[in-house]
Amino acid sequence: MTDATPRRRATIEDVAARAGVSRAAVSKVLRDAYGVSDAMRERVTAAMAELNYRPSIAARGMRGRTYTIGIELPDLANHFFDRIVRGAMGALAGTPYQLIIAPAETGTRRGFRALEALVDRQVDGLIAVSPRVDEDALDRIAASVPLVMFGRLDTSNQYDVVAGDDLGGARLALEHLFGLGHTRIAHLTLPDEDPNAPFPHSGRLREYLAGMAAAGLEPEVWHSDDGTDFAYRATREAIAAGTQATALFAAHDELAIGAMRAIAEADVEMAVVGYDDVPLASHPAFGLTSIDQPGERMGARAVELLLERFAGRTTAVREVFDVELKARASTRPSAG
Amino acid sequence: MTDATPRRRATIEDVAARAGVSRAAVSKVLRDAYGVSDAMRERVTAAMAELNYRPSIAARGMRGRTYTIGIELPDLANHFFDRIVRGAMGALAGTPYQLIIAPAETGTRRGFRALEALVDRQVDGLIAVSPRVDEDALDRIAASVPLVMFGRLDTSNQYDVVAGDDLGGARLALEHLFGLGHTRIAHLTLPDEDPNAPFPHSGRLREYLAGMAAAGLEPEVWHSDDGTDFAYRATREAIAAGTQATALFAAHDELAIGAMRAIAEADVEMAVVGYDDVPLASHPAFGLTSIDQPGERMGARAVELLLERFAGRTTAVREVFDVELKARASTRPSAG
DNA sequence: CTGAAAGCGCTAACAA
DNA sequence: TTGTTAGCGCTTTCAG
Repeated sequence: MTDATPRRRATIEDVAARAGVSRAAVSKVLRDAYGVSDAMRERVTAAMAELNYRPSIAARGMRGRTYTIGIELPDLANHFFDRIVRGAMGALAGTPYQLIIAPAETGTRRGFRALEALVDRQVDGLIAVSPRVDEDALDRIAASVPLVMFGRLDTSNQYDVVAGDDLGGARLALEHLFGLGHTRIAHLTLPDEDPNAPFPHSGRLREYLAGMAAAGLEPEVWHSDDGTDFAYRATREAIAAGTQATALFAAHDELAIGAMRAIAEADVEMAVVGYDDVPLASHPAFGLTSIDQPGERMGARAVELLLERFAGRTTAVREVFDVELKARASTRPSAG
Repeated sequence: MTDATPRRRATIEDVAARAGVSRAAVSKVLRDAYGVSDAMRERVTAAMAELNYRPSIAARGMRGRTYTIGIELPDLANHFFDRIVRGAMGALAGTPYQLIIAPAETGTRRGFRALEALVDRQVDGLIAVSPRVDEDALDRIAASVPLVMFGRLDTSNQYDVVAGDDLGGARLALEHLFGLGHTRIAHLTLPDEDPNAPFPHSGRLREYLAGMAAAGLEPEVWHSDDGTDFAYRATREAIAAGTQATALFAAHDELAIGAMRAIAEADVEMAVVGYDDVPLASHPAFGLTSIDQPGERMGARAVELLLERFAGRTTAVREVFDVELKARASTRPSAG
């Protein structure tokens, strides 16, 4: 018992033995709990270091906290989500929490399995980025773990929400194109997007339809699966089908980038506006006009909301972030 | 005991009570273990469904498996890693394993904390993408969990390796530029990259230096932190400092893309070759010549190696994937 | 084929 | 201030 432990990881028991104290004492030091003398703290800390002790998260999970925050992401290839993660990690620095990402599977109920996996792993807090999950499932999840939903347009009293102003953003995009004289403006969005659903893209679509209608213009909606490649194909097909659109408002930048590929290849003139303002949008090779959503700040805020919940807040919070149009070459007459 | 459970999650005990069997029986059904009658399986399955039962991963972790595979990633913004994750998820489909991603923190020993966090969470298998971690730490980790290292140039008998042919890839890049008549070729790589270290970028740097030397040419190495933005700045500075380079071999595509931004802004002529062939490289806005590494296949293979370990393999495996040059506009004389 | 029971490493009362 | 102890939910012998 007192000689070097073999291969296996040191446990709290080993540390206690090494330091000549009880397990409870070690646990208290670990958790910074009240009632430990400096002398004991020192001995325990030393023993932990010598044994290279690391607490088992599974064992901790059995009793409560796992010091883990999970984030479900729909698409790793979308740089906007990278902005969110970066912000979240920044806000987590200095706390004992670890961030883990569960990538959403594709298909219907996209993100549902990832969310479940995270709940099964007893994360202390959960951030979900627009999963295609029904309200009931969300409420059920929120009942067992603090949840922050990204981009929901509606309000819940079960979970917190961090969102951008999707309606305002869509309006900015549309007005920008109107100001440039465009009247035949297409909108590229995801499949089966319902303008009345509470998702970000639904809001953008809704506002697009409303704005076109208000201007007495005919809407033209293209659909594609998520991702640059699918957007490329959808746009290629729209062009092949003889679209008369002179401008395109894409539901997010990755879609816009895919669309630009088809536009470049077909060598047609079409102004493009994206959404999110991913870093690439400002690259001179693209010069993509986009609606800037402050992803880093939104990610950081999501983490803060979780930390507040840990600290005891029980009322739901909804935070909406302003967005901003960044005009670039993709919507300047000469740029095509 | 027999009426509806309140708010709390159903446990194996609840299922057993509901089905009128023992906990052990439920556990066996859960794990598909030997020795359960069809009748019992059916009753148990029904009870699980009725109670919406999901096993606690933490409790399972206490006794062994967590059905979780962890992957440490250095940079979410790099699309090559997305290729890897996509491949890994594909290989995991249909297995009971869940993939979780731990993003590496920045700074020295980048990725170390993420790796530790994953080990603390008792993942069943670990995939690490070029963390800046010393051999000892890796061996220690590999002693407690099956580990697949991405991109290591050296061989280990503690862990498996999946890598691309970095030396061959660098040679392809260099010869391509030589063939175009370039003699002043710069190489953009990460800071403190040691040509003799066992990392992918080290190998690319080493081969670059060797190739230039063999051709009797003067090497010119630029350094930047990882990421498009840093590459942009480094390139801008190199240009401002009056580099005579007519071509640039960037250690990966994200760096190349950042460099192209500086090149475009400064309006100079410089051929660019990247590495990885991320989807964006073939976008007409870039037309970036790149070395294609089959990221999806590599990610899938990494998962397979882990599954083989779970199945009992104990000898270390090292797999090297061929790479291929994709010539595009960025290295055609007219493209700059 | 089924059940009883030990125990994984930790936290949190409660006692001393 | 420190120690004792009862579980948390699951897997896994070992009996029946």
